[in-house]
Amino acid sequence: MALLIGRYEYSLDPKNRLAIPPKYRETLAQEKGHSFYLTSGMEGCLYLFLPSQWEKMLVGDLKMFSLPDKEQERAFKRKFFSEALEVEPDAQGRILVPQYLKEHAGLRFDVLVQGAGNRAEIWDAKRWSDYAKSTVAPAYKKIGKSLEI
Amino acid sequence: MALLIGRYEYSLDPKNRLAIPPKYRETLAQEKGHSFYLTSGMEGCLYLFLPSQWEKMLVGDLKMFSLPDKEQERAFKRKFFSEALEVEPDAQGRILVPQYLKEHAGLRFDVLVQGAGNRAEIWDAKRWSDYAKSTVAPAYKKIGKSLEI
DNA sequence: ATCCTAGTGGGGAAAAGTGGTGAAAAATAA
DNA sequence: TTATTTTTCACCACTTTTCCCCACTAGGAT
Repeated sequence: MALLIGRYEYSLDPKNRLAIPPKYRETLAQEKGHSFYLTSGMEGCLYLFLPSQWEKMLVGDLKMFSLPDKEQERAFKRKFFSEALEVEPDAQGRILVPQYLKEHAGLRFDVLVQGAGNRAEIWDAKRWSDYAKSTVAPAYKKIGKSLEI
Repeated sequence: MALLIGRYEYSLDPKNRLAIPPKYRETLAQEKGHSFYLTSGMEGCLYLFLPSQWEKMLVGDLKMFSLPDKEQERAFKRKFFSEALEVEPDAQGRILVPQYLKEHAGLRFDVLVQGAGNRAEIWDAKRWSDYAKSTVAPAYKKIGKSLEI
């Protein structure tokens, strides 16, 4: 199972193009895929999935999205699917970030692309550093008490 | 199974013509279809189905429409089916939205066409943003707490 | 030094989005 | 039925956006 790891810093150019780390593109090529799946993520970042992971989520986890309250289920699915899109890196390895996702993640110039195991995440650099300070660090410390690693 | 995803912004012209995203038309062409099925949807939007999805809904999942109260079920089906129509994109990729559906969805000038998994949905831009604030955001947050993604 | 790769920027052809016109069809009136 | 008006829709035209391709620079490896 392919894992996406590491942190990479890029800049979002005036045409909203964002480089994808060569390592990730290599992984994509290894599973004979041409495009990633990009969508909005929790805590104001973007999720970037490999095709295999995207498929896995749809067939496996999406059943979990089934709720007794069908109105709520529709609401969730609407966001999930409407904000997702297939993105194919150009010859230089860049993808195009649509306006609504750029806004969702508050992307400006400095952007992080970082592995998160079964997916990659795209963060505005400033937003990430704030989040890391305010949330990641405390959580990390606390969870350490109950995790073996 | 073809998925319809992504969000696209278009304008409804004075003749009630609405562009359909090239990606969706491509998907339509791939399944060798010529027209979509358009009908009224829940929460004041319109549903746009690919032929395969329309068929599937009718033959397979007609139980989707099943309600304990059969009188209610009949009422819903009457609206759903009587307001449904086949729409074939013109040479520029636009469909014609009939007046009664335009009213159902409160379509004005700015219109969203967005994927919802097994169908696409057509929303008045303002109506969607209100709905997103009032309903989508809470549902997303709630479900997000129990999902790993 | 030279070669290769990665990252970034930009120009131009092609596609997409939108508006309009006129012929055909449909509806209505005579 | 015929004539007249209205509506529909296929086609043309224009503008904007997208995206494919080329180019430049920097850094690392050979």
